[in-house]
Amino acid sequence: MQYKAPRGTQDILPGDSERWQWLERTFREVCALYGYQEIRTPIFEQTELFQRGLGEATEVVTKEMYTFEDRGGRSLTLKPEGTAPAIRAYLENHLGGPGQVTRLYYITPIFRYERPQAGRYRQAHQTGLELIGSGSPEADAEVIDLTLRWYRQLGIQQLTLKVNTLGMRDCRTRYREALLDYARPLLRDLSDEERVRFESNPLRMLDSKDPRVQAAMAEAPTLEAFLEAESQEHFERLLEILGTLGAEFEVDRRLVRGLDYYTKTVFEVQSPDLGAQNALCGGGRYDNLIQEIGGPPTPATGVAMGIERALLALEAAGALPETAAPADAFAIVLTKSPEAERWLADWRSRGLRLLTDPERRSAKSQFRQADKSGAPFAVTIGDEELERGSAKVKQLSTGEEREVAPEAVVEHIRSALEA
RNA sequence: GCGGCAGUAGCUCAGGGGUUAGAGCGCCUGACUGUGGCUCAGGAGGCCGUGGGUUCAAAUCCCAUCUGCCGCCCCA
Repeated sequence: MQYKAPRGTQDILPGDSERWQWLERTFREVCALYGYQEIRTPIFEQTELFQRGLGEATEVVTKEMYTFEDRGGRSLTLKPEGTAPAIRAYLENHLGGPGQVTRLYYITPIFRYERPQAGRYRQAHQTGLELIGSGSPEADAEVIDLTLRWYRQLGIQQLTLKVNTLGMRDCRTRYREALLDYARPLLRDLSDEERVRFESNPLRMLDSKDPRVQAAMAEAPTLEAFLEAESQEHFERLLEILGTLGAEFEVDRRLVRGLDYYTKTVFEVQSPDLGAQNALCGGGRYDNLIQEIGGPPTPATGVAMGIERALLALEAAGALPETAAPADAFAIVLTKSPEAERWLADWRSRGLRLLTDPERRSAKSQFRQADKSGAPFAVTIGDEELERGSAKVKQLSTGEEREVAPEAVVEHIRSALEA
């Protein structure tokens, strides 16, 4: 085997691709229930959009982007997430304005240069939502509600919704400093790598898996003490609505997201079936992002959901749907007569999904193929049938076979399928 | 980016220095002249991930590399 798919990428093969279609179709249907409309943005953007949008110091920007220069000397980046491009398109095309609420959804590949693992790829796929123009907790709740509805619709039972608030920019800045002050003695004992990581984003120390850090952070100041009244009220109201919706959730004070643009609400849905990469989706409010990338101050909230992870969770739970047969019938063609081809064409015109053996092998072989294909019916056309002016329609599950006039074949199969 | 485990037929895997590398499943053909599933018989299919080294001899031992997986980091 000479060529392989690049590291961290994968082919989505027949059988699997139907599951992807089902999952995407379900997502579109759920989005429609809330009036979200699809947006499709380019696969790459100006590098600066992500640097400004996600934050210069974030992991994604510093070490995970696929950045390249095109022949015109422009720096471009394969999109590592969907929000910044969606917002860029929203601004560029004037999809909303002051006082207007805009609802967008997307389904897109994303690219991150990471070490691959189950549930983590260099090309991954996300579905996502952006609710732009509302700063209310009701908006956050709508996004969470839609997300959970999708998972429920897919049949993912085991999941945990975690929510937290990060407050607004000012309180976060003050809290960061307080955390750093508190942790300074601890930082001296850590490796260079950890120190750099924590200094650039002290909130990470809160959910670190390093036991030394965990122990040291037990007595750390909490964000709650710094939270401004507005953020506090926003969060309380959100929790109240989530309760009303009947959503089960946990407040996780250590939930920190990796992108700088989040303000106030952050949330994550986790699956116990996914191992280390257990986040099914992540989202939250980003009231500063739009201004950050050159738009007017506009509040917004959204979520990004991993398609591969949803499929992995379904697979682990044994809840993946069976893939359907690719055809309604398999035509057993035992003649060279052009009349047979006309029959096939006519049946397809009437909407019959019909498979054939282009090699026109023996009857036995064609029947074997028919069986293997999963098509419920085999329709035989040979010289005998052409002479009599009828086809033999066989139901493969029962073995029952009857002669049917060619113009009645499709109706015959259709009514048998519905029965 | 760090630590660990693993790559042999389409798939799951055995073989762990000594002739032409195996099994099960799958695939193709036949027994059955035009009827699938079951059975039986036959067949196709392998640079043993790749490159280098040790050795009289390497799928097997060593090194490097690539890819996957587990954990960390991070996140979808």
